[in-house]
Amino acid sequence: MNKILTGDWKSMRPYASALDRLRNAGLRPTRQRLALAKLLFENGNRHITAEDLHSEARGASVSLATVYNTLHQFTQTGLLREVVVESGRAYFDTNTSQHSHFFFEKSGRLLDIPADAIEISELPPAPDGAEITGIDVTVRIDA
Amino acid sequence: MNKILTGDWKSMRPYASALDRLRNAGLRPTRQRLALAKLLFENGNRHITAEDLHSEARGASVSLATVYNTLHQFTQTGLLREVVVESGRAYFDTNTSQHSHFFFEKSGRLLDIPADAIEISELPPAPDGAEITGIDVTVRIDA
DNA sequence: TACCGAGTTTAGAGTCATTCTCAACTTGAC
DNA sequence: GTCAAGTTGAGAATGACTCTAAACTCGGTA
Repeated sequence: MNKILTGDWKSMRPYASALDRLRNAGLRPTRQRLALAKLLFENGNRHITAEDLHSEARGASVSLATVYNTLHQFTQTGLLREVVVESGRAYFDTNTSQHSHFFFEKSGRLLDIPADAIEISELPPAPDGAEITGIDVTVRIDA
Repeated sequence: MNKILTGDWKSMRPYASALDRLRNAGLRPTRQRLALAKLLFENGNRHITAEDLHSEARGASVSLATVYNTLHQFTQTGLLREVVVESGRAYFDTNTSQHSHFFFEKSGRLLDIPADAIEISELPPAPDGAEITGIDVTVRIDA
């Protein structure tokens, strides 16, 4: 059985995968966006800051402004999720499904906690019928 | 029965209350720290930023640097709790007990959710036996 | 294949919250 | 009152973004 039928086709066309993500998000696949998408999505789930992504993208020479623009576009189109755990530094998570995080305060590292490992019950209703746009659970760790 | 026996003594001595908090925290009760403690603790539970506290303290002429120093000292000694909901802006909460927050994304306002209104079960153990220093639950609201 | 206009990128300046520096100023103890 | 240790604050510095506007792609069209 070939890789397409087994659903393993993504491993065959890493480039097309990034391309497809951009197309599906309605973003023009520029050299810079493709380079960043590959760094972000072809290395498993990642939690990364703009500065760190910028230095990983040195080889592709993408400006810091573009890294910021791109991270925000990816977030708006649902390709990424922004995680706020430290005032003064934004993390972007390639895992956009509902889940929580361990945050290692000393090293600044984030680790996913699968959604089914934490159970939240009895969420009170949002005030004034406003809409809940997200629930963030962060477990802070002294390490 | 007098106010001291009913536990209502705090309402009698608002100044001493701030003084006592500082003493218990091992902080020298300077004019600036007393002024800030009064603003923070004698108006019910508050969620406030450094800038906002600074402008409230105009009358007492406390420098912004001192506001920041004091907020951090109060946080370190357990008088305050820092709440991180927006990268680029830190909130300080006078309610240091375990509880969660609604965060109104448009107005930037925080609202307490009592601890017993959200139930978290099945918390996975911290990796490597590290210590959990806090669990933050933020419910984001589109308002 | 050349052209065009909308969408993108970028260097560098600007902003904003926060931290740093260090000299001057309290505070509490003796 | 004296003094050492702790505290304050003006202004400079920092770091993480955001803005600006000019140059550069991209994809569609002729």
